[in-house]
Amino acid sequence: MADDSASVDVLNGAAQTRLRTIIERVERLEEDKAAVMNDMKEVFAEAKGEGFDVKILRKIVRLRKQDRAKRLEEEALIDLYLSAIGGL
Amino acid sequence: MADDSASVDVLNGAAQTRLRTIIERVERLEEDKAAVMNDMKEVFAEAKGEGFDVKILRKIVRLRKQDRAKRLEEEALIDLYLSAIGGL
Amino acid sequence: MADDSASVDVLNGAAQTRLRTIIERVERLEEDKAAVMNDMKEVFAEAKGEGFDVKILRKIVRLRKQDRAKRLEEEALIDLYLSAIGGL
Amino acid sequence: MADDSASVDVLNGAAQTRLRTIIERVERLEEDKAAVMNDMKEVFAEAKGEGFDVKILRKIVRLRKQDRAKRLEEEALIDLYLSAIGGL
DNA sequence: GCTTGGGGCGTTCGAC
DNA sequence: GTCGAACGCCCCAAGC
Repeated sequence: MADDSASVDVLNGAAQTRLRTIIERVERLEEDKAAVMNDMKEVFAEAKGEGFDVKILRKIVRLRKQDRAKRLEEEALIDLYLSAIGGL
Repeated sequence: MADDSASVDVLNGAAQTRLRTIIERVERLEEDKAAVMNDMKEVFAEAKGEGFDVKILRKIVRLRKQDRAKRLEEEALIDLYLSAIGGL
Repeated sequence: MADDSASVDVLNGAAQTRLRTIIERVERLEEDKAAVMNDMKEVFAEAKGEGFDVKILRKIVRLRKQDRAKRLEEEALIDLYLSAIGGL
Repeated sequence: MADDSASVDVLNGAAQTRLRTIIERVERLEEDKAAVMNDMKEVFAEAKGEGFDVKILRKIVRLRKQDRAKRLEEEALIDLYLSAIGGL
């Protein structure tokens, strides 16, 4: 056997390559995500160093997020109303 | 009062500006994070469309992540030992 | 052995009794929950029978819930601000 | 307009009242459900405080539920067979 | 059957 | 360092 994996032949060559590509793309994205989260941590740490209360900052961000979510839902509800009465 | 916020004067102008900047940076980062996570969803959706089992794919990614973490730990331990005996 | 379970002796008599009590309380609560959820289903079914759009009803309920959550968070933020400046 | 809602006239008075009633009933039931779930959380927290493993407790409850479902299915099957042969 | 919402679980982060 | 709370992930069920 040319490969050290016992079950390698379950997928043909093309599928194996495709699988590798998918895994790599996901892992690259996870790196990106980790980097972003790290940046956020740095921003908060910096803010804390300037005397801001991180807990309050987080709450503000959360609150604004809720606002946005609510707005979006309201718009969705309007769309729903419109579709319920047969569109515009 | 030149602002519609009742408690605006608790922070001076510079601090207010700084606060806004911080909030905006965090929110920008949250957007980035959401975008990345969305990309991941798309990759998985695409993979699913090609017949791959998304659950298994996630498991593979997780396992590889653990592997990497383990490798890093081992390397750190090796470095520790090496430094303990005065290097290579 | 006075019991048909092989691992019964892992817990002493008091603990066994306590365990039974806990399980029974949880199961009673699950029944309550199921009953409540069933009632909700009935309300929606009834509403549907009167010509109301259940999907819209659900969205309204969700929206009002978000409203309440947001209000509570805002109050929590105010409390946080107050505590941050040393109370009232 | 006697109401602050712009789209109020889409439903007549009776329907509006009915709608309010429905929403209120649902919201009341959601409160009930939340209360029940909160009670469950308390039971588990209490159990945890006594040294029980909450995850295991949940598993037990789930298993017993499956058991009960299985018993009910079997009984239903027995009834079916019985009715098929004209009762006992 | 596919997608969307809800519940459960593990992880992470901050508080004490 | 332990604790609890918040967040993200995963699974399941229900609706379209």
